[in-house]
Amino acid sequence: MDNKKIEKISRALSDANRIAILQQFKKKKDCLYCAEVNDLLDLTQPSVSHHLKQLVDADLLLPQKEGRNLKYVLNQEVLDEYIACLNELKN
Amino acid sequence: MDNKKIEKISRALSDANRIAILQQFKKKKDCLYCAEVNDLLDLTQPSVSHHLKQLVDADLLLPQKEGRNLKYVLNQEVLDEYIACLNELKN
DNA sequence: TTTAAATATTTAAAAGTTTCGATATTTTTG
DNA sequence: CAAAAATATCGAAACTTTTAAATATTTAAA
Repeated sequence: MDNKKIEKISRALSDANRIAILQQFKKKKDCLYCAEVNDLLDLTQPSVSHHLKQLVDADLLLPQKEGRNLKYVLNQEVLDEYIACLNELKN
Repeated sequence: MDNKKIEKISRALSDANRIAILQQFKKKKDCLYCAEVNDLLDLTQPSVSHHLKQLVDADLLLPQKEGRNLKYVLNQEVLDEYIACLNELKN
């Protein structure tokens, strides 16, 4: 993972709303629907769409279209890679 | 570690210059001097000072005054706590 | 004790981010 | 196929971040 990617993921993680989205996966297990995120956050739909886009663009979320709904899955591999880079900073 | 702190650390990590600073610890072992960071980055001194401040404010770097020089040490504990929070997001 | 060196602060401009209202697109249902 | 539902995009305002020039502060050395 190069520095541009580390930067992008860090930026995606640097917002309270986006952290809340990611934490919601703990509760919802497996996947989270776009509509659920709209309910979760105290923001308008376009704002939520923007935040989800940041997370998808950083590859932290994998979107899956289901008819007119959109389902997200947490990308554990990318999260693990990111964590590995942070661990690399040590010692 | 609360979400405000996760947000702050993430933001501190979301910049190429600050990532470069942190990575420099791998090479310089133990500690890094402010003056070394000024040499490392292609920025003016006030800009470097600003970036170091972000890292210190996020508790990722611990500053230690040595006469008129300033030495930084990587705060491994905070980095570990942050990594633990990211691991929490999984499963 | 003046001067020089290292770092910090202030100010302001430029660039980037967040938010929302309005509107567009896509897909399903009647 | 028209209407509704879900999500995305656009445009603009508000806010934040990054940067540098100028200046201030602190400490060491001459």
